[in-house]
Parts: sequence; C-alpha cells; structure tokens
Amino acid sequence: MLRRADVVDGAIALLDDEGLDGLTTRKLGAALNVQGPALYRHFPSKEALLDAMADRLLEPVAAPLPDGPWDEKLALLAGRLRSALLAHRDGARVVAGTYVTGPNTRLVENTILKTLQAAGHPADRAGWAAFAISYYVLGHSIEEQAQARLSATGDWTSRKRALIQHPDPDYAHTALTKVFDADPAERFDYGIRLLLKGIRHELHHATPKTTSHRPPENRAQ
Amino acid sequence: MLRRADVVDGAIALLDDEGLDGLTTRKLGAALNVQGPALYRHFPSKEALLDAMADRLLEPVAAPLPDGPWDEKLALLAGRLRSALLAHRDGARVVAGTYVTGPNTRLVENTILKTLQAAGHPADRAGWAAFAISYYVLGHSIEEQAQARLSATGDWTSRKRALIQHPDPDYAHTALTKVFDADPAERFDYGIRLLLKGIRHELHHATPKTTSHRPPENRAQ
DNA sequence: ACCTGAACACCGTTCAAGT
DNA sequence: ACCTGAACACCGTTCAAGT
Repeated sequence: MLRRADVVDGAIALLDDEGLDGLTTRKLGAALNVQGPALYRHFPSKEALLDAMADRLLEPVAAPLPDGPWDEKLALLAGRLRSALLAHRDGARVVAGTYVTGPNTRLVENTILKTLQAAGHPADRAGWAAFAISYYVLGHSIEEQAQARLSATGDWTSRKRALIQHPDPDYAHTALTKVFDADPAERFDYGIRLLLKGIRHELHHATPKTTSHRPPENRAQ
Repeated sequence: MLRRADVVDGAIALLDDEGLDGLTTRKLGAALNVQGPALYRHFPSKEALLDAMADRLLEPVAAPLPDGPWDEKLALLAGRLRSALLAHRDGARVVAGTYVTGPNTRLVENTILKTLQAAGHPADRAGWAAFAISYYVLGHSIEEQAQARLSATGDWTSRKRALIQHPDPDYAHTALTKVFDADPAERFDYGIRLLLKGIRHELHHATPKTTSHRPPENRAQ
C-alpha cells in the first residue's frame, strides 16, 4: 500500500538516479512496484508531485539556527539553502520551477524575515531584502547544477574555454579564470556577504525618509 | 528555404504563444511551413536550439551603456538583463536551463567585469561580484515568471494567500504583504542596489590582505 | 542540398475494469 | 479503496526515400 510520503521519497531517489528529465511517472511507478497511473491516487498531476518534492528538498534548511549576529545567521541559512538545493540532482531546477508554498518553504522565508526584522529592518525593506537573498541563492544554485549537467556530458570544458579564451583583447581574462578556478562554495559565500554588507549598510546609514532609489530604466511586462 | 536565424526567431515567437512546454519540434515546424525533422538540418538537437534562443534573448542587453558612475551603469545593465529575460514568456527558464556561451552572453558578462575592474576591483573579486549580480537577476526573473505562470492558471492568488495567511502568530505578515503589493521592478531594483552597496563598501573599506571571510558551514557536493 | 514520411521508443493522463 | 491495462494524444529523434 502506497503512501504519499513514499511517493515523494521515491521521486527524489529517482531524481538522483535519472535527473529531472528522466523522472517519469512510469519509471517512478516501477521504482515503487506499481503502475504509473497509480500515482494519480496521491497527486492530481506530475506538477503537484514536483511541488511536494520541492518543499521536501528544503526540509533540512528548516532546522533551528544557532544564536549569533543577524548577518552570520543569514549567511549560515543561505549556505544551508544552497546545500539543500545541491544535495539532489537538479534540485535547484525542481524548486525554481514551482512557486513553492509548502511548510518548509514558508518556515525558511519566515526565518529570514524575522531575523532581518529583529536586526531593526522595517517590515517592507525586510521583505524585499529577504527575497533578494533567496533569489541570489536560487540563481547561484541553478547555474552550479547547469554546470554539473554539462560536466556529465563532457560539454563543460569546451564551454569554459569558449568563455575564457575570448578573442576580444581587453576581455577580463584573469577575472574569468579566477571565477572558474574558485571553490563554488567560497564564491557563493562571497556573494552572500556582499548582499549582507549592503543590507547592513542600509540599516546603519539609512536616511529614513528616503524612498528615493531612482526607478529602473523600464518596467517589464 | 529555411535559414538558421529564422528558426530561432520562429522558436521565440512560438515560445510567446505556447510557453516553453508547448514549444515542440512539430509545432515549430508547422509555424515555419516545414515538417519537424527539417529543423535537424540546422540544429543537432532541441537543446542546441534552446541554447541559440537563450543567447538571442540577451541581444538587447548588449547595447552600449551610457557613461556614468560604475554602480549606475551596473544597475542599468541589470535592469536591462531582467527586461530581456521577461520580454518573452518563460525567457528566464530558457536562459537558466542552458549554460550559455553565445556572443551576447559573453558580451554582457564582459561588460559587467570591465565596469567593476574600471571601478578599481581586483580581478578575482570583480569576477565573483559579476557572477553574483547575474545570479540575483536570474533568480529574480525566474520567480517573477513562475508567478506569471501561476497567475495564468489561476493558482497564484491561492498560493499567495497560503504564504501570507500563515497560522504562525509571529509570522512576518506585514513584510510579506508589502512584498506582494510592491511593483516587481522596484523590488528588483532594491535588491540590485543592496548588492551594489555591498560591492561599493568592499571597494572603499577593503582590508587588502584579508581573504578571511570565514568558510561556509559545509561545502556541497 | 534540402525536405518528407514513416517509424521508434518514449511521454502525461484518463478511465473502465478488476480485486 | 486501491490498483491495473489499455488507450489517447502527444513527444524528440532517426533515417531511408523523394525532389
């Protein structure tokens, strides 16, 4: 007798074996000793299953944070979020695809918000800053896994070369080489700390009346 | 007689009509008055076509930037990048999926790097900061379009409610409401400026010997 | 050289029928 | 109540054959 949680667990295991493109209802059924259509007893669609998987992936991030300064807590949480997304093959794509609203997602977002507000951020700014952090983590993780996917097929080294050995003479050759040589975790951490530094600076030197960061060039559709 | 550029143009037009999931070789063939397999004269696989589409989407971003302070230039470029990703349905997903190395992608990355280096950043930090900017933009745009996709199917309002009306009493209710009420372009701009503020601060107050931002909690696989 | 037609090995999903 | 078997309407891709 198949339980809902077993389906999600099996789906994540299959994700690791086959990747997102190889995750099909037929293969998942087989892995669970059941026919494909049996999954529709537990999920109305494959997309609903992916939603459940996404929230499941964030479970480890929901663990309580140790006490400490707000920025260290957020750096830690961001690192955990990245680790959770990278812990399973194509995990970042699974989470990015679905606008998740599961319990773990809410808890994580809530933690970021409360940490920022406890540090003294007004509610509106805290909300925007919290989302900025999430987006950076998501973007970084997606690209790390895109790179991993290319490495698997052997396309990675050729693309890296294409990027680095650009004919343009004043191309920032050194910078790119350093980017690709670096430990991705360290690179990730550097970016998060840039963001946190910006938040800290805003917190201390805020001119409270000013909403005047100038509007962007154009508002997209 | 079908030209390669026509295929890419047709594919982007079809993307707008049908979305990424509806972009199939058969439909694209039909739109170009050709059978599906004819596309394989120009692209070895659908993935190769998506790569070409991704770089094509970034074409408008490659336009020259007006002179100005480095941070204003980068804010402008980031806004353009976001606009380009949002200009076509599922554009962010198309770009995120492929680790693009086309000419426009290289030019955009190159511009960010040179702008940072011209502002006085050492090469390695400039590289990391440049990627941090890209990742934030990508993550933000993906989530904006995920939201757009849910809005189309009517799932959005229910999910928004799920996020905001959380039973948890100390849930950051106000912050979340403000996030969802805000103009996405303004929210985006706020995050970019946090990042730029962090970069500027690093530039001015850097203790040049220190590589000592502490290592992250765990290095993911 | 460029494209078609048919085929192969798949998909997600529906639904009557079985137990 | 839970699952199967068969079917429907699709996919990406290959490849001989046409023009």
